[in-house]
Amino acid sequence: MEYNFKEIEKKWRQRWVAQQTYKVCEDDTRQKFYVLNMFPYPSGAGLHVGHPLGYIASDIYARYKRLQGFNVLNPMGYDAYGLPAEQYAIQTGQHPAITTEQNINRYREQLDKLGFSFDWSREVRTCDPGYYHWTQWAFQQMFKSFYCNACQSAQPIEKLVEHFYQEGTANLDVAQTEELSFTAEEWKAMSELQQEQVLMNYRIAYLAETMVNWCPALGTVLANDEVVNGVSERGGYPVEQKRMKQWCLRVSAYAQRLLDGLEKIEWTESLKETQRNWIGRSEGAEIVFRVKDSDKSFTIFTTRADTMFGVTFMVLAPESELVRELTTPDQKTAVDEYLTYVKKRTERDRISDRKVTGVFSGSYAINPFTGEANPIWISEYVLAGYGTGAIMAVPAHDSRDYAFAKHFGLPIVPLVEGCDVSEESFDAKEGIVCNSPREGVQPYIDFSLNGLTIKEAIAATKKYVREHQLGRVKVNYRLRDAIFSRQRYWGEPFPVYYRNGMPQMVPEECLPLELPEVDKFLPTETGEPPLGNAKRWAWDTKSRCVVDNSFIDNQTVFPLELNTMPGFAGSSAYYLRYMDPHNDQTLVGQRADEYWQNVDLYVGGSEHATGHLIYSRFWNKFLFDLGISCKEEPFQKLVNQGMIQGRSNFVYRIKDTNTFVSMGVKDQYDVTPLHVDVNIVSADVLDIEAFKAWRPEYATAEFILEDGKYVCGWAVEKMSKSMFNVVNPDMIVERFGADTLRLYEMFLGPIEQAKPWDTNGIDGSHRFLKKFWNLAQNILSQNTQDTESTPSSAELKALHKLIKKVTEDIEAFSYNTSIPAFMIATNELTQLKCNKRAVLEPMVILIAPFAPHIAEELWEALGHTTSVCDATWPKFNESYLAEETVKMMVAFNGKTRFGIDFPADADNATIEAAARTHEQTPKYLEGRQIVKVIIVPKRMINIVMK
RNA sequence: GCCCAGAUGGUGGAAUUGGUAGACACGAGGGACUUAAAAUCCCUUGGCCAGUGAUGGCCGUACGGGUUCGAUUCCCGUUCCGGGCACCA
Repeated sequence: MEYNFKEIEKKWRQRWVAQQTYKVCEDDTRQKFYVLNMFPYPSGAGLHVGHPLGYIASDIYARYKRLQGFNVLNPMGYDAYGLPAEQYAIQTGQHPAITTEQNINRYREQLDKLGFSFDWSREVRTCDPGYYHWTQWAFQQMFKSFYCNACQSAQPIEKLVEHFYQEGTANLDVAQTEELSFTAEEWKAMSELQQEQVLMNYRIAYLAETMVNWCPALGTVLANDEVVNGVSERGGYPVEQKRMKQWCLRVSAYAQRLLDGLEKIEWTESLKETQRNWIGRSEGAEIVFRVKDSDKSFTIFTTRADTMFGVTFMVLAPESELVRELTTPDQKTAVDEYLTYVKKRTERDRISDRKVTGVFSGSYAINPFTGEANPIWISEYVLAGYGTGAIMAVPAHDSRDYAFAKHFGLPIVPLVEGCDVSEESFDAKEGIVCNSPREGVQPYIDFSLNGLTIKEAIAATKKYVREHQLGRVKVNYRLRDAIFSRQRYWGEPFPVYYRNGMPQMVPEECLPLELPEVDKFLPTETGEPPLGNAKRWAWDTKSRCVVDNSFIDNQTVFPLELNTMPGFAGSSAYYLRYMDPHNDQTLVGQRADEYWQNVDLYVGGSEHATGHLIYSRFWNKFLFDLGISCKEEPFQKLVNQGMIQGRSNFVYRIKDTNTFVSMGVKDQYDVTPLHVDVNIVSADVLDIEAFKAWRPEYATAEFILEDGKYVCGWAVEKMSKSMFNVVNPDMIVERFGADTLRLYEMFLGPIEQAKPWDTNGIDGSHRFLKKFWNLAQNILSQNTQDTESTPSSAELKALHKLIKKVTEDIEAFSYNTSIPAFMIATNELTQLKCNKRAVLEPMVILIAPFAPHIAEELWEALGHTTSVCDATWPKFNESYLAEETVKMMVAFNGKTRFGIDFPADADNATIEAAARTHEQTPKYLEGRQIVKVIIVPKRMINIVMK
């Protein structure tokens, strides 16, 4: 019987649906295993062959785990809110809900053809009210919480209010936007509105006026991870800094826990490193400097407390509030001029030309260690948002300070023995401290660092600072709070209305607050976000429902928030929702959460390292503090699949003609390379007729061939429509079947690695499946007597070699090497004319995770009535693999040669003795002296001779 | 600039983590079957040299050193490619 993949795959696709083969539920008798893919954004372009790579890899793992007896949760859904659908809506007027729905249906159709073991009954969509109910709910919980540093957890805001009534801000150790100070009496004296404003300083979801990344072209603010090199990640539009009132999430409160949590999870080191960089912990000290001839003082942050004696000037960030306070009247004009200059410069300018600029403020600061008065400068190289927005400059040991000092002719004092600072600063944190204090200078305080190593000096200085109350030891993080408002339509609406300008939460029991209809998706004429176009977008506190805007009286009916939530809102806790997707009482029921715990294996792209993977860890930690999630880390093991790149083909047109030259002879002409659709090129040879038909302007094209063929050039590029290198999985499934596609995608190379797609190699995978099918048909067609007989040792060896290899490979996620193992085993068994069902059965199970359709078909043919998914993974038996011989290697004259085979059952002592007595050594070693005998792994012995 | 990960045939990539480098597949070349094509099957395929031949020798895992009986693997240095962070004090 021929391998008719089309019929086989169709049959099993239908049967899996009919029998709900992949539906799972909590089952206390079995151990759980949770496999998850990063859910896709359903774009209009549909899937290309690169998209399913991770899904296939995780599906193989899910199926393998199931065969090992685990209760496997393997869900799928859609990250359905997002910019492209909205941009499309603006252009066409088509409602994003409609295009999103269409795209989802298209995705589903494509996904269904690939043989995934997804439990679709658990599907989620972020734009579904039943889903974003819990996104809104989580946001409200963040609003109602503050972060307690002492107990390292989120706490209800009422606790904080109580603290304020008891003792004001005294003994307060919480995460906050700015450090406030008031007494209990002052708190009590505040109006309700004032109290609300104060609480905003502490809430985990808070409304604040901050500098944001404003993208005029997209008409929205963006989070830090959505801005790359000063332009928007999506679309590449310029981004500017703007002060706006925005919802923010206090992610920074969790910085240390986000850092610590990395130690407990199995992610790649490089991804962890990326997150560590993003969190950017730095230990240092805050030191207070008094301003000369004034009662003012200010605080700087430094990680190099050891360099206190090398400070020669101070620098403030231009945006710092200190600038106003410390500028002297005679410097005012110069400072104002400089501030105007800085304001004009965009983020982009700052990145592209790194000029040394700055202006003197006119004031001086007293160094608490030397008593010297250091001039205070203002320069854009100091950032307002980090540390205190002010630094002490040590030009000898910081390259930025050095450049500044050289440019403005400020003094440079070296502090490390033997370092040369005539050309550049000495930034390394190694060496012996000197000049601290300088020789011959009357010490200002009784303190010296001279002779210590830099490490010792840092510690000693911190200790001194603490003991003499000159400042405090401080840890700073680069991680910023996440800006949580977007001025867009197609996102989760905030369950918030405004009374007296202060946000109020829509009651929890009224959630979800559904996204209103608007007649256009652009901002309003007054510049409000698109929700400003909604007619029905006001909150009636009496009837507790959404009403028409015309009822707004600010007494009982209030305006609702016009911003929507960003893309990461919906994707931050979806893995929890999959555990209990239809629960309308809570985000995830306790029983479901306790059963499924967290994701055991998460598969997705590394481009989410500083976005989704930070936000969802933060979000989950918050839900953990609330007791909703029982695990602090959402994703135990994470595998990044590499991107599948396109392999573009080129034709070469002679300039100003319609003549195309084959690649081998193109150098003889002046040619322009042009992209050509890869689907009309096979093995880099152009299908000339198809090419002529491809575009009208090529209908009359002429060709200069080589060896009768037109050979195209090629290059590896991103897979995209504009490069004509998109390969559609539907086409592959049509020609070769889903099983072949799955096998080939895995065979392409290591899963983590980026690699170009090349359809040419797929024949090999397809041929293998045919061979495997033929082997199976041979076995199945034998009469029962033959097939029941015991397999030979050679057959068992081939089988168990395969079991061992495949099991190890799946565990290690290196599927690309198990496919050759299948090929080898199949070839071996074919050559052995193996006809034993006892060999075929385990092989069918082994191949089931990779090629589920063919496996099901053969499993049925073997007489089973249940799905192969419910079979048991074969056990590896080492005894079948026992080596028949043991090799002895002989090394002499600096070369290693392989010598004699010993029987496998000879023990090491026997081999060693035999080697020593030269009994079996080759002739050319006769008379040589044994220097040493080394027993190496894999039962080889190595004899070194002289 | 700092941090991380890499570099193996014409191509994608193997190599049990220090033990016969190049598995497997693609591509290429040759052959069988066939009127022919498709399909299928078989052989060759890192480079150089010697031999009619079976075969043998030398060189080879980016480059230069080192450790070792033995290095693609470990250590030091260099070059190149990729990823992350980037006036973060």
